[in-house]
Amino acid sequence: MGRRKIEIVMVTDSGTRQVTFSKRRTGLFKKANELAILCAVQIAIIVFSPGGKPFSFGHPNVESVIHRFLNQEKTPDDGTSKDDESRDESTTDDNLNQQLLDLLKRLNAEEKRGEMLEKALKTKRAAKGQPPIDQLGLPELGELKSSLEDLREKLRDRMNDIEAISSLLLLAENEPMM
Amino acid sequence: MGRRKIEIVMVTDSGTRQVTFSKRRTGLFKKANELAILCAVQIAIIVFSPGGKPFSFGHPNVESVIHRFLNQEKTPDDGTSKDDESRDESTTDDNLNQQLLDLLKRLNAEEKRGEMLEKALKTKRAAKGQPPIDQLGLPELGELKSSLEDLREKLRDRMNDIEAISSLLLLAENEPMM
DNA sequence: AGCTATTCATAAGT
DNA sequence: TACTTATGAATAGCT
Repeated sequence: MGRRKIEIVMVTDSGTRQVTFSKRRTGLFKKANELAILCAVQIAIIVFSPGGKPFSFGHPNVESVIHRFLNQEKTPDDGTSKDDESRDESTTDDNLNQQLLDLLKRLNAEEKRGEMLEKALKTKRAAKGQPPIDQLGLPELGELKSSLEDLREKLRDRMNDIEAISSLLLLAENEPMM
Repeated sequence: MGRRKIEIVMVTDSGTRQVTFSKRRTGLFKKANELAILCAVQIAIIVFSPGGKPFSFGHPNVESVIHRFLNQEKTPDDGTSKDDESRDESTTDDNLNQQLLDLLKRLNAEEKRGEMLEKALKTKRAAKGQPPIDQLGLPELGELKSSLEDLREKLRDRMNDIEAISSLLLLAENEPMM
């Protein structure tokens, strides 16, 4: 769909990832809006940006759709989200294996991020080296702030990975597969 | 996108509408899945078919995303308090110094947490030690999962601290104080 | 933020 | 109902 085909794997460059997120989120919401109008249906989408900021789309609005969804879950007579093939992709044994293999790659990538995190911490410690904080000048404070923001961003990335991995493992537990 | 362009208005024919719904729902979920993977983000979609049947997609799963969304709504936390002089009281030099000193304590506490994080990582690495993931048994996967959840919890704590610290530093930057 | 070259999604058709 | 294909859309890489 773009100048070249891309693999569906996490975009490593943080900047590119942010751009991709913005573009695709816009496209996704547009599609959702079209679906809602074309088929006269209710729909809600919630997505957290790489930075952890929530974005949502709802027709007619997010809350009503969520509530309708949550309320009916209490009535076990209809297999809510496990109908047709809507979730095959995420619950097939073969697919699970593939995802778990993918998990390994992620863990390795995570380790590297961990090292970067360490470096950021070192920088922070260095900046902190100068005794009392009230001795620090504006420049130093600025640096400290930058390194902290960098650190925070990395932590967010790692959290996302970890959450994804945890859920995969949760899936693995529920799904025998061996 | 099809043989011909269509207006985005409700499809009148019930049969065609149902077909359109199925096709577009599939496409939408596919896009959502790609977005989740490409950008390592959490996302949830809920949509009711023309027949009132619920369909959903979630990464890592619908429930967790909905809950994260609902919980944070209580705390909008939008840093949009940019009143220039309305905050004189909280930005006096003395006050700032006090807050920055406080910051130091937090940084120290953070380092300790960082060490715990390292230990958690070690545990994870150990669990990961055994080669291919598809060789792991359910018990091992369970352990891996536990250590990851532990790690994630620690990361959350650290992120909270870091965010608090960053905002303090931001304050320091805006207020010359020297 | 805009701009294309490309790939992708899908409205009709079968 | 599912598969095929001609076309309209979405978007990856650049600037």
